[in-house]
Amino acid sequence: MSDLRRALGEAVQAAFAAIGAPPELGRVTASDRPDLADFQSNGALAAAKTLGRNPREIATAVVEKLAGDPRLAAVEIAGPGFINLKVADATLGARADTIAADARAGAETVTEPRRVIVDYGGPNVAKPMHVGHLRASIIGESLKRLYRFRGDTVVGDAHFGDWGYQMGLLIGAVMDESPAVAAVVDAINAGQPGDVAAFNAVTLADLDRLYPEAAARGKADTDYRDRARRITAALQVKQPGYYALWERFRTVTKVALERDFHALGVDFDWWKGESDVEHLIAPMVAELDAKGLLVDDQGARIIRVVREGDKRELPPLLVVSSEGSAMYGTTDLATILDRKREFDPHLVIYCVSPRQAHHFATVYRAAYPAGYAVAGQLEHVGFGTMNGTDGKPFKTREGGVLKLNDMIEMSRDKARARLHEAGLGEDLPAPEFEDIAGKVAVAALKFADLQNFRGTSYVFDLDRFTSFEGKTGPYLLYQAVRVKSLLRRAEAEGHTTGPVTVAEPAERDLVLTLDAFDAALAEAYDKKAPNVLAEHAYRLSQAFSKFYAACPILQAAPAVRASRLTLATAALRQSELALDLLGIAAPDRM
RNA sequence: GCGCCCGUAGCUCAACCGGAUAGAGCACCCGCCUUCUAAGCGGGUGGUUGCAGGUUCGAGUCCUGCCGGGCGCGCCA
Repeated sequence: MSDLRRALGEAVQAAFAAIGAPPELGRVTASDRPDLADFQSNGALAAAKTLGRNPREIATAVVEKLAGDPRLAAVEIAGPGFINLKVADATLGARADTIAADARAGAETVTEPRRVIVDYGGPNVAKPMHVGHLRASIIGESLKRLYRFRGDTVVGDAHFGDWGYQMGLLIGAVMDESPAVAAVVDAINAGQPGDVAAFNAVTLADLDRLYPEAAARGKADTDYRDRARRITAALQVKQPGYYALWERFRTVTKVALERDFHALGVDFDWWKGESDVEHLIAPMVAELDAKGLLVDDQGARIIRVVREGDKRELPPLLVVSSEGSAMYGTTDLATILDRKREFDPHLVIYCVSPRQAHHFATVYRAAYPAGYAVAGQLEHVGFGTMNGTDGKPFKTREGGVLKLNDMIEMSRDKARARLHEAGLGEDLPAPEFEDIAGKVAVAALKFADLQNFRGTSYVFDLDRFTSFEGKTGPYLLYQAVRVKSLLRRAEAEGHTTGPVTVAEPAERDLVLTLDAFDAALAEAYDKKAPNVLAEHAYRLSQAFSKFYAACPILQAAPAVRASRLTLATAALRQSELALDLLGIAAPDRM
């Protein structure tokens, strides 16, 4: 069953059609003036322009057509021609009953499900995740869940960055530092026996430390750089010694990444790396060559992607470097090909830093003539950067990059402290308390991020991120826990739910908010903007909290109590669904 | 230099195809716990939406210019 907004929209659109106005103008939205109405249509104003008639006149004609609709308690014209609709209490009650009985809490599914890949997270070998990965991870995770919930077949792919020049740099750096490792690598490369156990001494901390040094030296020292490139090229043809060491890099990195992702409630269906498409690259290059797309330029092989009418000339896609190596764009193109073969997606969402907008535009333009994708199928969904309170990209007080794991730990510490301060969960067993602290910490981090529109940059302020009052993740958890506690008590006292009767303003507001769920989901889906869903989740919690404060439940008369228990049940289910789509889990108690 | 993004309350952010009185949270002030979890609820203070034009019955939203900030501009990803 559709929500009230859409059901009423159909009625208003029919009324528009009946008076000869374009029916699509009869769109109904939630009212901007809750004091005046529940829903509104602004269509008469737009119709006035196309029909050359007075907007109030049109509104009057539309209102006449709507007269007698039993769902409407009042239909009024306001201002220059707004049509204000107030829904009958009985209609609200019936809608609440429907939502309460629905496992999806009033959410619809898309009519034409698609196959969708969400490429997010952006972890790289040798680099622990830092705060910059937070956005990509949690926005991507939310989009994945949202698309899946709406009925699409969705896979999340971490697209592990494990196959570029940085690997050659690191292999060289590690070998320079450790003669033991170097000896084993050289031996294996030469086809002699070598014990890879020597590689176990290499840790993620080593890689993290060596990488920036090596990258800097690679820029300054051309011999060093050339050597790293040769190693990269050798790795990419799987020279066994380099490859064995690389596997160690990949393993130590993945363990740490999985820990961080797990702590954030982020899971991937595919953990594919750039290296997984390595075998496609040689045939792909041959195919691109055969199609006449490759051009030799400055010793490299490129695809030109310039188009007529470009405001700015896009640089070409580098397919084969002058060293013969595959580049970032090469593996990205091969990944598009791989995904087409493996999954044939209708849509691929790249949830990646907006700094790479040019890069993706270039890769996409190369993919179209290659026949690997069609326009509109590949979409780069960028997000803003996290800045420090000084407006510059976030750094720790020491000037370094804050590791994601450290941030999660800081948030968890704060959650524990605040739980103690508030006297929450202290009588619970220690493992449950820890679980609650973890959920509170993750809710705080995720909601603080997801409530912002993904496209804009925002200020990262740990104190604000781990604040538990006001418009925060913990506020949402707190409301959910209060409902759960209430429902447990109701059950213990033998009370059951019953048909909803709407009487109090707080009850009206709660039902109208519940009704707005599907519209919020649809908008978040269309705009790929989880903040729309986050906003709905917050409004729902707020509406419940007001209801909870204004309407006694357990002490109410039996019929009222049953009605309010139904409302509480529906609110909890929708709230938990919305939280889950944001990647946030609520504890049972705290 | 060229291109893309951004500029909204003291701070951090919203604002549904261009619509009514631009909304939240934080901070600040005033109320509400012997009754379902006060991480809560109610009320209040706070705005020339960077500036100047333009289009429109109507502009935070669209167009132009300017000012300020961020990012990017082929062999790193």
